[in-house]
Order: sequence, then structure tokens, then C-alpha cells
Amino acid sequence: MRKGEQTRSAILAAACELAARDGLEGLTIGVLAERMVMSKSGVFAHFGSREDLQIAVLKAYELRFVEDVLRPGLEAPRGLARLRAIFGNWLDRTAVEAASACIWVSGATEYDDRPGPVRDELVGMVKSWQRELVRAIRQAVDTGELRADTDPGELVFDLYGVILVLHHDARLMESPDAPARAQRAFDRLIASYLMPVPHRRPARTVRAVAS
Amino acid sequence: MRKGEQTRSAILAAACELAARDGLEGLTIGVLAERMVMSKSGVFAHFGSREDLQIAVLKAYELRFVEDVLRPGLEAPRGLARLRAIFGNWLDRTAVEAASACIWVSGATEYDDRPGPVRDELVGMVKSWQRELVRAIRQAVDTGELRADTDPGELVFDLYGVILVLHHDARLMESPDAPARAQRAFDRLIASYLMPVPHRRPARTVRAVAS
DNA sequence: TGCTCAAAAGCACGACCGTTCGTCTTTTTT
DNA sequence: AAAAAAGACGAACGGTCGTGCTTTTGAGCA
Repeated sequence: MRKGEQTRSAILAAACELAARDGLEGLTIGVLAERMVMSKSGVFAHFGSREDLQIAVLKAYELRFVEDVLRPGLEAPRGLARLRAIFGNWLDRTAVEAASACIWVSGATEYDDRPGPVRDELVGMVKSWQRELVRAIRQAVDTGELRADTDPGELVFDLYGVILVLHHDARLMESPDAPARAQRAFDRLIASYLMPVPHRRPARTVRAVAS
Repeated sequence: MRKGEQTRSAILAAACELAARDGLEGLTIGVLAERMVMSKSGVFAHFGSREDLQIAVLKAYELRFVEDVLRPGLEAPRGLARLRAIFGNWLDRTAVEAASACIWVSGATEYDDRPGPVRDELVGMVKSWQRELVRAIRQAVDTGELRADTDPGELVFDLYGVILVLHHDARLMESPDAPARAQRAFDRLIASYLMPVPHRRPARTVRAVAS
């Protein structure tokens, strides 16, 4: 590994920390240089522009995210077990590492009104992650663990909400109950997708008795 | 009303718009002055400091929020009807006005790592709003519409999650399905708090058939 | 009509922003 | 060891930031 590459990755690591604290928009080359005990221009030269730095941070974040959340989850067998594992990792990452924020979450409000390459990159990553979740859910449907009429997109919507409010309550509100509540919310969600729809009788149990 | 007061409130209105677009941290006196066709110092003099301006914006937002979401909800009869009305207003405000962000939501990620008066004000407001929700839920328990063992704090947690993901998906992801999904998520939540605990059969329907 | 005082403007400040440029030093290649 | 390339530095640019001061303006009242 070239000398330049290893300083670049050291800068990138520091940049990720700073971005987690202050957001991607709060990430500043001056502060980053100070943190690295380098000159601004020295730092700058590695990325070409602030925007490219922000995108590099995003990509580094995605890499770690997949490594921490998705990859270990794939070791669980397809179906509900894997979905549980993935969500568990996601929850842990959001709750335990409550010391540092998720830049996808902070980026969502930073860039929802700010078009440009950074936003595009962010949206692409979130979409890609949601597709992974949809796939895991579909598999849990295929194994027969989730109801056949489960709308994967809708369940992803609900799951994302649980993570967002966990992030919100654990970090801003400093609520110690948040992780446990998020876990219970997940369990309730899954349970509701296991159960038959309301206002109709449970398919197997009741019909077996009534007919 | 004094001349000064009415310009101040005009500035405040413009500040609210800007803060909705760029966040409270993105709210800048220079841009605000430009928007108002005034000098920076002229704008500045009305608030004394940027921080006081931000807090003023927060308070103005809370006022409107209560007026738009809580107040009309209070006209519905206590209980589930009122809870539905309040959440409906909240959802509408978040979805229909998807053109402009909620500064409570963007502020959550802006200030979760940034202590100070603005954060304190924000946390106070969110707590106050959550207390209102808890109250509405308690009343729905009292009327017997929600289960007696309902944990109001936990339900507020879940409801907040629905709003956050609605905000996220409608604004960042530009998903047209988001409002409908949020509404269904709400309905499912309420339904789950109406129903008996899982692992037992529904009280009336099933037992009437099976026994 | 003239006076008074609040309101707004004007100006200056120090700090920090991202970025460019020329130069020097270190590393890599030949 | 010499030549070439890459890395880092320091200074400076034009801007914008929030925030003080002083001056000018203009509205409301006597």
C-alpha cells in the first residue's frame, strides 16, 4: 500500500468520526486537518473537493454498515431467523453505538431539500439497503414463516420507522428504554405479519373447529 | 402593534421558512436579511444573537404545531376518536406539507450531539408533545377502547416512529406511498393495542365458535 | 410642524470556509 | 545514485459567518 493511500484512509477514518458527530454538512476540511495534524491543503489534495470527501465518507460508511449489519446476518438460515438477525444487528448498531450517530439518518434531513451528488449517493445507498431488507422479507415469506400476502415494502417501511425512532429517542431524548422498546416493536410487527388479518377468522385453527 | 414588532414577526416568518429548508443550523442571518431585503444588522438587532433567533423560530414552530395538530384534535371526543384525529392531523402536516420539513425532526439529528440552549428548548418541546400524546392515549384506555395494560409511553414510541419514517420516505426517498403506509401502520398499531395479547385466542369471536 | 426615539442601515472586525498555487520534501521508480 | 513522481506545506484568495459599533432614517406624538 502506497504511503498516500494509507494517509488517505486515515483521513477518511477521522472524517467518518467527525461526520458522525457533526453531520456530513458539518464536516469541515479545516477541522479535519486539525484533527489529523496536517495542513488543510494536504488533506484537501487527497479528495479534490469537499463534495468528493463527503461521498467518500458515505461510501466508507456503507462498507462498514454492510459488514456490521448485513454480512453477519447472512450466516443465519434464510427466512425469519435471518430477518431477525439482520434487524438485531441493525438495532445493536443503532442503540449500543448511540455515542455516534448514523449519517444515513442525519443525512436524510440534511439533504432532503438539497439536491446534488451527495444526496443522490445517499438515496442510492438507502434504496440499496431497503432492497436487501425486501429480499430477506421475501425469503421469510417463501419459507412460509410470514404471511403470503405480506407487503415487503410496507414491512420495510415499518422496520425503518422503528430504527428511526430508536435513533431519535436514544440520542436526542436520551431515553434508556429505547432499545428495549425497539426490540418489542419489532417483535410485535413480526407477530402481526404472522397472524391472520383482523376481522377474519384464523385460517387453520378456526376452520378446523368450525367446519 | 408597533412597527418594530411587525417587522420582527415578518422576519420570524421568513426565518421559519428558511429553517424548514436548511435546518436550524443552516439558518443564517445573511440569507435571512437578503430574503427580507434588509441589512444584516437590521435583522440581527431584533434578536440579539443567532441562538436567540433559533429559539424564537422553535417557539414559533411549536405554536403553529399545537394550533394545527393538537388544537383541532381536542374537538373530537376523548378517547380513540381524539387520538385518531390528533394523529391524522400530525400525519397530514407531515405528508401534505412534505414540501417543507419539520424542524423538530431535522433538529433531532442536528442537536443530538450538540448541547446548549437550542437543544434544551427542542428536547423540552418534544417531551411536552409526547406528554400530550400520552394523555390522549390514557384517555383512550379510560374509555375502554384501548387495552388496560397499554403502555402509553411505548405506544408514543411507536407512533413517533411512524411519523419519522413518513418524513424520511416522503421527503428523502420521495415515495408517494408513504402517507398511505403511515396511515395503515397507525391502524395496525391501534388494532394491536385493541386486541388481546397474542398466544391467546381472540376473546369473543373464536370462543363463540369453538365452544 | 417640529421633536423624539425606536428602527434600520452602514461599516468594520475577526474567524472560518473551500480552494488554488508554487514550493519543498519524501517516496518510488529507473 | 539519478530521475521521476507523489505527498505535504504555507500562504493567499474571495466569501460568508456572527457580532459589535456609529450614523442615518422615519414614524408617532405634542
